[in-house]
Amino acid sequence: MTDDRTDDRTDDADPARGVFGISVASDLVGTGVQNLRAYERAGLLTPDRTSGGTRLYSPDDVARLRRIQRLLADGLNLAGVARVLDLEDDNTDLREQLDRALDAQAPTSSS
DNA sequence: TTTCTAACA
DNA sequence: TGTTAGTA
Repeated sequence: MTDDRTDDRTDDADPARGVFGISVASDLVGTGVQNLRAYERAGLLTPDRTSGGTRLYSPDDVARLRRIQRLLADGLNLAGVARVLDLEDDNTDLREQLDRALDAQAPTSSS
């Protein structure tokens, strides 16, 4: 029913391109807007910015914010969270390359 | 909406 | 140290 993607919907659902206001993002994660700014200041995430300087959080950023709160609740500080997020990000990229390399090496039964 | 400062746990 | 509150 809502599968009408043949309309004039040029922009596809890009999880990293969605735009949420800081108030919406803060509400989604269950925190205040000031906290989101503190996280950005700590380098935990970098939301996109509009021409007016308004922060635009994407669904991917919101998911990361939830991971941030998860790590904070685990006892980590902003510096520790930044470190974990950075490592996880690199790990995801490395795993993707590894999976691609393995698939290219053995697409079917190996020799 | 943004930024800053102040105070609290 | 991190969060909340109020303000311009």
